[in-house]
Amino acid sequence: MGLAKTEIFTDLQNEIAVIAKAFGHPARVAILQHLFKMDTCVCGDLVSEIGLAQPTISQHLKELKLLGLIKGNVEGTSVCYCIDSENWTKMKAIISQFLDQDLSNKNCC
Amino acid sequence: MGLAKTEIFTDLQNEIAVIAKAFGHPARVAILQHLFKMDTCVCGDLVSEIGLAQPTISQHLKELKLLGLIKGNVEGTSVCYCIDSENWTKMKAIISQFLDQDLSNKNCC
DNA sequence: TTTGTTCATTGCAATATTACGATGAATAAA
DNA sequence: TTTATTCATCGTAATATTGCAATGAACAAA
Repeated sequence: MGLAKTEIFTDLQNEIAVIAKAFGHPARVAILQHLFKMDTCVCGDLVSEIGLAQPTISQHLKELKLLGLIKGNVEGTSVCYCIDSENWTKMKAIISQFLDQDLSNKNCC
Repeated sequence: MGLAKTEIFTDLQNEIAVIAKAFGHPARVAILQHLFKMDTCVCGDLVSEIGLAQPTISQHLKELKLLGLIKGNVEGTSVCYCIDSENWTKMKAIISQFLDQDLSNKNCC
């Protein structure tokens, strides 16, 4: 039905899924990488940097902002985006904990 | 259009997105967590463990298997799934590298 | 062989996602 | 004020995802 049955999963499982979903599109990965690469914040360079239309980039930025991974500040007519380092660190911890599960003698079958 | 323009992104960006997408559903997160928790492999316990119908679980397992995150071995009428530790390590490295980007003085705006 | 068990596959309905043109809001420059 | 620039939002088309009932395939037990 296109909609996940979130109510049957734990908060952590849902949280991991929501964060991972944000990374689940190459455009959002590219946006985040670019924001990391630039020492200072970037604005609509993202549109020319990545080859997608402006509304499309704007939509991806909105999702990342909604999740809290990035922040956006208005500067005149342009908007400056940057990584929200505090939230990034939190999310990284959640994902890392999931990825770092013990792999000892897990090569069964 | 519901379809990502993968051709305009780098291989790494697409790879990160594909892996993250696999983690982007709580059912798949739950499946992986369960496979990690069990010392030995699990089979269709996943269906009763997670509250989804058998075809739905089977479909999620298929995606995880296709990506290489898990392996499935037939044992009589049942199928035993487990983490593919080698591939898990590889994917973990790719995601970790993405998550570990430098955050120094990235609190602009 | 027949029956039951386990799992995969198919087909479908409901919803989500992606992408973009058109448009609007806000500000800066002329 | 007029015009240009930058970005967000709306509306919509195309496609993807999620979930399950129905069914099929493979095997084990009787």
